Amino acid sequence: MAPLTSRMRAPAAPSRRRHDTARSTGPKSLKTVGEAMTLLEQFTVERPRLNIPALQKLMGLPKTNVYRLLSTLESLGYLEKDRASGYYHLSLRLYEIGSRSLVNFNLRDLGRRYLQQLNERTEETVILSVLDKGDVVHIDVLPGRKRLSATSHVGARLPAHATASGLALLAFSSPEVVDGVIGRGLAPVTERTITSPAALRGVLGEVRRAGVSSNYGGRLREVFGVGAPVIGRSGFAEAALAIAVPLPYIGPGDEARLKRAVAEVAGEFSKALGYVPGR
Amino acid sequence: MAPLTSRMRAPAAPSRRRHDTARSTGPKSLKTVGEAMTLLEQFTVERPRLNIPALQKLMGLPKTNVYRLLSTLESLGYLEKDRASGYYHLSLRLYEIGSRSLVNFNLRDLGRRYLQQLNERTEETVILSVLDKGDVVHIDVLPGRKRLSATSHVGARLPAHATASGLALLAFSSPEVVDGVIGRGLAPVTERTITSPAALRGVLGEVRRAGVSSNYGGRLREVFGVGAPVIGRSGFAEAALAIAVPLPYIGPGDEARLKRAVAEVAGEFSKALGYVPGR
DNA sequence: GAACGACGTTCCTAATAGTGGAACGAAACG
DNA sequence: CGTTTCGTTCCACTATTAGGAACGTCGTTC
Repeated sequence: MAPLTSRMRAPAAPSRRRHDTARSTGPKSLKTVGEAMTLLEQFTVERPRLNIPALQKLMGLPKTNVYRLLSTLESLGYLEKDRASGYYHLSLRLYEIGSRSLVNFNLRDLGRRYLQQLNERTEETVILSVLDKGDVVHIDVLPGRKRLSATSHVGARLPAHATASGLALLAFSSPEVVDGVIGRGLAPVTERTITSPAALRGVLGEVRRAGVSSNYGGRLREVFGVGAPVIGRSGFAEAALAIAVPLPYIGPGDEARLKRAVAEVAGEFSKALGYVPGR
Repeated sequence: MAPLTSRMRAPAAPSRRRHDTARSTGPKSLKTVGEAMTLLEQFTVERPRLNIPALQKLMGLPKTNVYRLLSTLESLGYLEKDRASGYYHLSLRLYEIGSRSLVNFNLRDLGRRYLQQLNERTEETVILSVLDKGDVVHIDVLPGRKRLSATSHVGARLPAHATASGLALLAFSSPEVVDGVIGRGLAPVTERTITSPAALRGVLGEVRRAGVSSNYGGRLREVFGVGAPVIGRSGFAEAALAIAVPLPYIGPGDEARLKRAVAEVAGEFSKALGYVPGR
């Protein structure tokens, strides 16, 4: 091996990049941009309004820097400041850009009718999700008609192994995807979350056989989830339809009924995408 | 006047800021952040995938800078690169952040049922929009059941004076908002767009009286739009419900029927928000 | 009502982080 | 098989950003 410290032009040598920030992600990244985006990420559903001291604590940056980032993002129109309180919140401008990222697959538009169908049929919260970098991302949600429905937000990103959607997606994904998820580690969310690789593989096998997944409190202790894959031409899952029911609403026989409903609607969706069940 | 060149601490002097970039928007903005965001904005529904030369032309930056911005944004997970073609596109990560900006008003979740109602009743594309900085922003869309439906995308930002939604919103907004829109100038979108302030005020008066707006090709030549305000406790419009119908589908009597439908559903929505019609 | 503390804002200079021309390799083209 | 186009790397210069310090202004507290 050649010494990596050499500074020569190195015509054929791989020549390590200078920094290797975090985990060797490409060339040097623009620091300020990263900080600005990190700041935007601090605004969550639970914590939608933040001020300078709060962000200071969250990000560990000097007050001045936070202030400058905020001012910049505000003048660009991505944040709005409540004049009186001094608190900032995300603006609709971000919603615009974010929405555009969905045009790449119009799954959401296609899925609307099936979501509605499932929603009407079960009266529960129904969810359409995709797998993105090993996580489940909800791209559409129709709230249940009953008084309380599981908190599922459009745009939410969740660990695949802890949700019914995720299990349905993983069961019908390529082995590499599953290995990737397992490789990252199966972090527990509740005490019922699947955390062992073997257990996960076992469950995925069952899901593959049954065509439906279920999740009894693996993400939220009080929520029961049922999921089914939406399969495209490739034979792999392109999305998952799921339903989330608060445990108090679950009676005997409901589980089977819900599973059937989800599986049927997801099956129709798959057919619409050009999937032919006969292998 | 004291000489501004002095470097003293200037205890009480107002002391002009150094740059005044563009239009005196607050303090100095972080350049790189602005460029990164501008780059993200280049990705639109019509043009969802871009490569370095394309962005170079669009932004007028040196190739290297574009490359660095792209690499940064990619390593942060906001862009994805198609390994083969070298083209970039927006990732779902942006969808996550964007979605969070909606929690500030849960209008969208509340509006779902009314959108569905209107959609079932008319079988046409229905839209829920709000006014943001003088523009209409679509926060939810249910596509029509007929074969073709007007292209309305969630997240789209459109000029208020050129859409049925916008007219409904403006008609039930405070005078300042209307003045603001007029002050910015009424840019024509098609040859039927309202462009004169007097004409707009006239139309808004009618809309206020009738409770519904209509738009005959003011934004898209071949689309007919009908809108109605969703009014909250304040008595001002919080949102607008609208319906977009391709002209070929419009028969005699349809216009009246559609107007009635939109007005009725929007009225129910308003009531749900706590609006009492008796002033 | 004076003294304190918390927060937003401005100032200023060292030095870091970003700029952009130049050059390279690899495909795609003709 | 030259030629163009695009992605990528290099590097020296300096514009740009970082961040400590100080200031003004509200609200609280005693």
